[in-house]
Amino acid sequence: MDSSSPPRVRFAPSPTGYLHVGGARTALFNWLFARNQGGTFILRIEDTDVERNRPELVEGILQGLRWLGLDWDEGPVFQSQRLALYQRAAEQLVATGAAYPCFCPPAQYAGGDAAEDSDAEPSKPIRRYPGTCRNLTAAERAEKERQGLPRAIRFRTPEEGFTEFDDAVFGRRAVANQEIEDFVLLRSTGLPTYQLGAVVDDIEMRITHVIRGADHLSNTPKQVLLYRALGATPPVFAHVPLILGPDRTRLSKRHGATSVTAYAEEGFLPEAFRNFLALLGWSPGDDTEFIRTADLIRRFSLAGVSRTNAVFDRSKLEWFNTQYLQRLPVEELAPYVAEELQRAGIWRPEWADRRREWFLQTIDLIRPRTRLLKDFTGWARAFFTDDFDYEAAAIEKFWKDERVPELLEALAARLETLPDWNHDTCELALRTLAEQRGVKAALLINAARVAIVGRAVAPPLFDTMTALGQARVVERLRRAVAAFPKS
RNA sequence: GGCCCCAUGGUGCAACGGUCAGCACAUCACCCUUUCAAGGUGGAAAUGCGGGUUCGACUCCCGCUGGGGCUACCA
Repeated sequence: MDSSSPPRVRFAPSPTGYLHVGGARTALFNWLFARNQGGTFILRIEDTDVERNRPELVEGILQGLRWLGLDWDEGPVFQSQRLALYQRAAEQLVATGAAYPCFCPPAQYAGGDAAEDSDAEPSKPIRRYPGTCRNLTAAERAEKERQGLPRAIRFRTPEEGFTEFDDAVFGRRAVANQEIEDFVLLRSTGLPTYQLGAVVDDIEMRITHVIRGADHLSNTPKQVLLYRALGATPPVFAHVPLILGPDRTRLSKRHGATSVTAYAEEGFLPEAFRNFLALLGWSPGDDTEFIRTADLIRRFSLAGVSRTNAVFDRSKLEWFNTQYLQRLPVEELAPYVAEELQRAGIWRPEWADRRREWFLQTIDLIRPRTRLLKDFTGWARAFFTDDFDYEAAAIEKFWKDERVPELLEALAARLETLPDWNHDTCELALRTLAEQRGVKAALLINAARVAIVGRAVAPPLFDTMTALGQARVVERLRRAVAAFPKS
């Protein structure tokens, strides 16, 4: 490869589902590499399997990428719209003898590896194309065509020798050509298989580095063969280890959420998700964990990619999210919170201008106790709307004492008359009351917290009171007294 | 079944022939405290097994075991 020209990389998902975390990580690595090298990041949709593709899923994949902040420079290019390209390549290969028409029916296989493996019988099916049509004479071929048999195109794999290539992650690879069957390039429907489509496009798009999941490692020799047959130089390959579920099997739906959209909806921050994903299968070389995106781009290198499959650890992801929730400048966090409030239908426009200061301060007050954006409309809901509930466990825990209603009533009365409303005046009023009544301040504090925000878990009480304002606090204390479960 | 890849605490990574094998998540204890977090301190916890090579192996080689991938007219 010409290392002097900027690299061109691509992410090429097939629309058979949403953008899952494995695909997202592959996309991220490609993006980081491109941004690090000043290269081009291209998006290509590999929609050549009519059976399995769902065109409507493309938009979901694009949304996932957008949410992650992985912007592409070219595309999306749809393979389904450039079929002539692959057909032309296939015919060219037939013309040069590197490929040949095959009239055999598609291989029939008995329902997956599991079924075959559990069948511990001596049944040893040779699951490889026997080469039936490889050496058809012109006459035989003409006869098959006259019969109108479906015609696929297969690659004529050399019988001898080895196919070699270098992988930026796994090193030099060499595979005996005998291990490679005459694989199909063009289906009888005229649509290309993955092997053909990917190679033709990577050549046409001048892709310099193919960064993809290690599940493609075994098929790479086929593609190297194709590059050569098409007179092209193979790109640099970099296979990245797979992401596994907690049981160390391939990550799938039964492991819970696997689509990035699900994490978006759960209240994860894109940058936290990115940081977490980057560290699955890649390391900056030292013990740094918290790496903001600009540094991720600066530090990313294929040399740091690991060869070991990684287990997706949700609790670590949550830790990253907590870190970002705590550490992001509040101005950066505010838009996400605003969006979350909008989704919950409790957003008020004044928080964007006239009351922006209050909004930012309130976010700062709440965020030390948040792990997900959802917390802002979850336990912290009462900071933004009067429409909130009292958590049963909180009532159980802090309204147990029978003196509570009377104390809260008295507190409301005192607070109502405060000429100044701030942290200290609130605290003094409450502590004075507690002392006069001979109860511990904590009793009153905890009971009041439940009354005011409906939760046992919330920010420090006097800051909360300050944020909510005098009228609201007094009103809520009285409302709580009315709601107090009488025995 | 065949071919291939991988192997450091439960998890993610560091150590790339010489450190008491380091960091982080999770976990346990304690501190802080107005609930709960965050934060702080400390603890438990790993080189899968067996052979080599070497003065010396986490590190290099071989075997085994385990896990993963590929083996489709799926990608």
